[in-house]
Amino acid sequence: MNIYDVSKKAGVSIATVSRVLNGNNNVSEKTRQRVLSVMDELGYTPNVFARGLGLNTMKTIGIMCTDSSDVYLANAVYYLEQELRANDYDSILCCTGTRNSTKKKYMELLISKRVDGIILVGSKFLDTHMEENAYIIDAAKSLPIMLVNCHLDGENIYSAQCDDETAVFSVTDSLIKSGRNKIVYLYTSTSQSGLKKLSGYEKALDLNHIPARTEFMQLCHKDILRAKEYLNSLHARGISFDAVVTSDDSLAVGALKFAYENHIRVPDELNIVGYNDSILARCTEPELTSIDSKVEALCSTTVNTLMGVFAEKHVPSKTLIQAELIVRGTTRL
Amino acid sequence: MNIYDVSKKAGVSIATVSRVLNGNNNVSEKTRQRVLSVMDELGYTPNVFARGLGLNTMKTIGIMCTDSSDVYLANAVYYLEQELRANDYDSILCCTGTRNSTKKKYMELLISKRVDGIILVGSKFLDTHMEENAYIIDAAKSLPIMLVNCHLDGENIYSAQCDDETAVFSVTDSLIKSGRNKIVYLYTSTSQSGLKKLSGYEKALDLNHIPARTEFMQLCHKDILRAKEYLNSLHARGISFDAVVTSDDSLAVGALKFAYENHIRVPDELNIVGYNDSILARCTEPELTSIDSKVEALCSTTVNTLMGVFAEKHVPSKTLIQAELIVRGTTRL
DNA sequence: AAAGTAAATGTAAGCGCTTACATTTATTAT
DNA sequence: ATAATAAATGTAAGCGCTTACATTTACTTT
Repeated sequence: MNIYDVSKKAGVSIATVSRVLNGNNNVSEKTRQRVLSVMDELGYTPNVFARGLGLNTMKTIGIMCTDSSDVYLANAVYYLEQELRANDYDSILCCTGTRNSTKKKYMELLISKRVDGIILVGSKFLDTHMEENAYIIDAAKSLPIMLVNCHLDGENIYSAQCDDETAVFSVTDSLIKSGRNKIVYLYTSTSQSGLKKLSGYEKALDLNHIPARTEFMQLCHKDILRAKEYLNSLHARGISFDAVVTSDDSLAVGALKFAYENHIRVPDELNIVGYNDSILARCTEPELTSIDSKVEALCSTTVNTLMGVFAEKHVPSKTLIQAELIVRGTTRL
Repeated sequence: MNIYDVSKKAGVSIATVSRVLNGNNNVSEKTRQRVLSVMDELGYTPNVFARGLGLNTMKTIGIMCTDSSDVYLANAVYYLEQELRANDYDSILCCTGTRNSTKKKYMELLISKRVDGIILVGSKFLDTHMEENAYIIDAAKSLPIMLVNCHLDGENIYSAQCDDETAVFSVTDSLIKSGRNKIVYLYTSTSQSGLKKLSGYEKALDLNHIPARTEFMQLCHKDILRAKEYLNSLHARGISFDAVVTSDDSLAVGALKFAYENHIRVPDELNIVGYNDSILARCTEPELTSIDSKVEALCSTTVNTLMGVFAEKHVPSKTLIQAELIVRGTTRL
């Protein structure tokens, strides 16, 4: 069944049917109603391919993330999908892993699929070597690119980020103000946002005239055990600390396990702060104080920006959203 | 740039270019190479719409789940996407929520998008009222439907499930054999698989001549606090129990929180078993004994089955995969 | 070398839509 | 009532592919 069947049954030309389909208002209300009811009667749905051929749009957005099974990214993918669908857009999900060549391949794949825009979720999409990011700038020549949680300057490239630097700065500063001065910072990545967070930590120390110690700033796999092990190694070397700030809840869980193993009381002897306020934060005992990085707001901004671009409105190329500290049982601030 | 540009530059007809594109072997090797190199040179990628119009396939699978931010479903979506891509298929993700009318709407949307098949992930897609499942049977008339973690008999409907009944039976039986006889079972849903799990619990009691107590079989929201509260209410009523088996890790976390609050030692006084072996199981102290429901195997079976259907091979309409008990600190078996 | 067959290539007709442009019909101004 | 204008509808030419069928070229067989 196709547009001809509908046009025949409604006694109009296919052009009129097409106009009804596309909400063109050069159709009399009477005709529109008749066509609509015929479509309904016939159970007609337009063929997306034929439509795409004419319109050259699929009403589909490509979503790329390194790994959608990651708790944080899974949430982001969920919210993005919801927002997109509310705007009548579909999404195609691509989990790229961390290899740059694979990211590039998927990017090309999405472009060849004629998606209308691409959302890159997560800070892992930006390399510190600019030439590795060329494929993004390249892609932006053919469609709008939205970056979630990282930023890259360029024509047709937009970003929405959480103000990670301020978030880590604030919580570190609060810890210091409430008496802590040996604060460990564990972070999972040296990505743009990873470094921002680190810089927030350093600025807070700086402001309070506390010297930064290299053994207190540790890069660590996003893994409960790795975090625990690192803290164990500090402890074994007789290096004491009174707070652990992390760039991900999983590391904070590891810190809590360290405390448990070594009979260190939380929060009396050790304060712990997570990041992202994921479900993990509510699993532990005591529950984690964590920085809510506002995924939902980030995702809705992301989609709104993209819709703005499609509507050829003026949209900000960079949005910064403030995080919120959720205080639970692992801190005494 | 289109197929004409390629054909012109390669000095062949568009039919030959199309043949190269589709791996048709009525093309001489020399010509194929020439065409291929021209494509490469021009950076040509075929237009998916035009292609779809002719082939009437998109090499795309629709994935429907109630909520991809759920830890378990997020994992499933991830593995499915990986497997599909390995088979050169894209996926369109739809998070439907739990309302039946919405599920139906998304199903129709996917069909109108001309996807080649639809995967329904999670037991929430089957209603106990058969007439509510009519839309699935209906959809199966136009494309193959794969159910992950539920089963429905019907033409063009296939399923892959974890053997939940056996899994819960085994662990309950083990708990009894190692001395527990007041075992609470908390479950999140009365879906097909939810009831299977419950039945596994009941069978284990039955086999060991332990009478089933209604207050020990409790339906409970998939929520840490709800599980804790229910156990608290039992405890307050002076009803004692020595083990809690659950249908989801989050409930087990709740059980652990209950024990903590009431100074009940785990596993000495109370054994706790989770389900799905998610990241949550490794966050708590002690860590959760949990049933690994084998998402990855389930997802690869799912995609393989679908590919078998497309290749018109004979495939089993129902696959059952055995779970595995991962023993950690919350049990003494 | 001619005839017969197989392999390689080309021609052209769709696939189901959108839309510029042409035509008809309805509305308004004179 | 008529001309001028606006609104509604129709006609037909694409969009970029696939593929049945026709044709040409290359290889066998006798």
